[in-house]
Amino acid sequence: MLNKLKDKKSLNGKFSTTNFTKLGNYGTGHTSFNTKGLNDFQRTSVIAFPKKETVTNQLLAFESGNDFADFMPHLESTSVAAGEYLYKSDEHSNYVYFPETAVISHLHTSADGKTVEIAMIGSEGVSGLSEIFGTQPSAHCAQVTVGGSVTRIKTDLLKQEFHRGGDFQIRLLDYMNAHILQISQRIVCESFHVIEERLSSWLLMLQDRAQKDQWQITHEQISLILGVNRPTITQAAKNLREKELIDYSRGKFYIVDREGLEFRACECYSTLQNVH
Amino acid sequence: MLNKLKDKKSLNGKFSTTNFTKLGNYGTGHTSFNTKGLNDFQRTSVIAFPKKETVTNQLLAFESGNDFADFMPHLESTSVAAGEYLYKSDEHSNYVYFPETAVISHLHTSADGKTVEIAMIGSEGVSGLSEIFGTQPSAHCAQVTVGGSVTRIKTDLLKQEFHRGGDFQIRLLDYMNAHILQISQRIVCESFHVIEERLSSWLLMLQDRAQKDQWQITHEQISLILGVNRPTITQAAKNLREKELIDYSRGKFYIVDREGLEFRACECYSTLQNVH
DNA sequence: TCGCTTATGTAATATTTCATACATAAGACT
DNA sequence: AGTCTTATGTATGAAATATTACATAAGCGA
Repeated sequence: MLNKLKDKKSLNGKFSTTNFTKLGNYGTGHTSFNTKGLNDFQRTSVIAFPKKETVTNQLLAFESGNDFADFMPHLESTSVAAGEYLYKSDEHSNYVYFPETAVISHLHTSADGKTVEIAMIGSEGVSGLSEIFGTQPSAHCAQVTVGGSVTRIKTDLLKQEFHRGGDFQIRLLDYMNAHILQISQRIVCESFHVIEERLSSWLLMLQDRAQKDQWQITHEQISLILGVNRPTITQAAKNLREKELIDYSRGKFYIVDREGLEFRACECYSTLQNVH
Repeated sequence: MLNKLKDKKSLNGKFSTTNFTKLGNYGTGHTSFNTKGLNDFQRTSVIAFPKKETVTNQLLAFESGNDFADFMPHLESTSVAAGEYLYKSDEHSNYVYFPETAVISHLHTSADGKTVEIAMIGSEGVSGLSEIFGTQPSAHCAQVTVGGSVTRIKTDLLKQEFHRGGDFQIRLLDYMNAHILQISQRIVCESFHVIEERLSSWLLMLQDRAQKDQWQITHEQISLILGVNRPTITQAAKNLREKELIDYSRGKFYIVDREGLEFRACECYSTLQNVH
C-alpha cells in the first residue's frame, strides 16, 4: 500500500506540486497522447536483444531455454510511450508485441468515430496475435496506455514458431482463450455495470499490469477507452476521490486505497483476475 | 423476399391463425425454452453418422476428403431444439458442435444473474472450441436459439486432429479470429447503439444463420440475449413492426422487409458480414 | 510574471433504458 | 365455450448517461 498517498493532505486534489515531484518519478516523461497523430513507432527508443532476465512477460517465461534456442535470438527489446500506436486498424503489423512494463489497449472505433477498449494487455499477454491466426488485418488498433518496455518479434518468425507446434503453441492458444474471456466479460460489464464500478475495475486492471501506484492519463483518455463522455468520467473519478480510493490531477492518476477500490469495482475485475 | 408476408393484411399483428399455420411449418415443433431446466441434450432426436452431402457447415466443407479420412467417420449428426443447452458454463463439454441449420448463442451471466449474448453461431462457425484451446471450462453457456441440425464430434478427437496441424488447424484458427471480431463488435454495439438498431442487427444475423424468414422466439428470450429488459424489446419490436420491417405474434417472429431492416440496423451487422 | 493551452469542474436539458406494475389478448387445453 | 397460461402492450417514475456549454484552474513556455 502507498503510505505517502494515504496522508490525508495529499488527497482530494489538495496535494502540492512538491508531492508530485516526489511521487511522480515513475514515468517515461511522456506527457501527451498522440491520439490523432501518425504511427510514431519509428521514434521509439533503444532497440536491443533482451537478456533473458529482462524478459518478464509471462508467455515468454520458459523454464528450459532449450526448446527455444532458435527462437529467443529473434526477440527485440524496446520501449514505447503512452499514446503511441503499435499498429492501427486495417493494417498488417510486422511485429507481435509482448509487453513487459508497458500496458497496451486494443481499441475499436464505431462508424461515427467513437472508440472503446476491447482488451487491456500487460505482461500476462501479447498484442498482435491475430496476425498469427488469421489472414485479415486486425480490426482494432493497439495503443500504448502506459509507457514502458515491450519485447517484440517479427510476425513471420512467430508464425513459423507457432506452427512448429509444441509447448509454445499450447501456451499461446491458452492465452487466446483467456483473451476471449476478457473481451466477453467486457460485454457483460458494458451491459450491466455503472460507470463508477467500471472505472474502478479498469483502474485495478491497469495497476496490475503497470505495476505502479501512479501513471499518466487524463479523464479524456479514459473516456475514449471506456466509451463514455468525458464529463461522465470526471464525475465518476470525483466520486472515487471523495471516497479516498483514488487521487488525480492534470493527467496524473493515483491509486490510494486499493482494497477500497476492489470493493467498489464490479465483479469483472475479480472474474478476470482468476483467468490469467 | 417473403411475398406473402408483404401482404399488408398480415402485418401489424393483424394476420390470422390461418396465416400462421400456412407459414409456420418450418420449425421442429418445440415451442418453449427450457431456460431454467437441466441440460436435456439427452432427449435429443436421431444421432447418426452424417452423409458428406448433409454437412453444410462451412468449417467442415472440405474440397478433398483425403486429408480427413480418419476424421470424418467420427462426426455425428443430430438435431437440437430451441432452448436446449449444448453445454453450460463452468462445465467441460464432451463434444464440439458445428451447427448446420441450428443457431447457437453463447451467453454470459453477470454476478446478479442477468444474461447477455457474447456471440451467435451458425453454419459458418463452431461452438465449444475453447475446450480445444484452453484448459479451463468455458465461462459461457451454449444455448440453442433456433432449433435444427448440428454436426458434432468428441472434444478429444477434435483436439487430436487440431494438433496434427495442417489445413484444418489453419481453418479453425482463422475462425477463432473471426469469432474474436464478432465479440469485439458486440462491445462497440453495446457501447454506442440504441436498442432498435441492435435488435435489427441481431435479427439479420439470426436470419442469415437460420436461413428462414420465420422462427420461434419471444420478446422475453430476446431480452435475455440482448441484455435488456423485456418491455424495452417489446417497444423496439413494436417500432420495427410499425415500420413494416418485421412482424411477430406470441413467440413467432418474421422478417418482412429485409432491406429495410438492414437500413435500420447499426453498422455492426454489415461489419461482421464481411468477416465470415 | 503573464498569457496560453489544456485538464478538470459543473450545470442544465435531453435521451435512453431500467424497474415495476398491471392490463389485455392469444391460444392451448378442458 | 370457459379457463388458464403466457406473450405482449403500456404506463409511470427513477436512474444513468449523453450532450452541450461554459467556468475554473493548473502548469507550461514566452
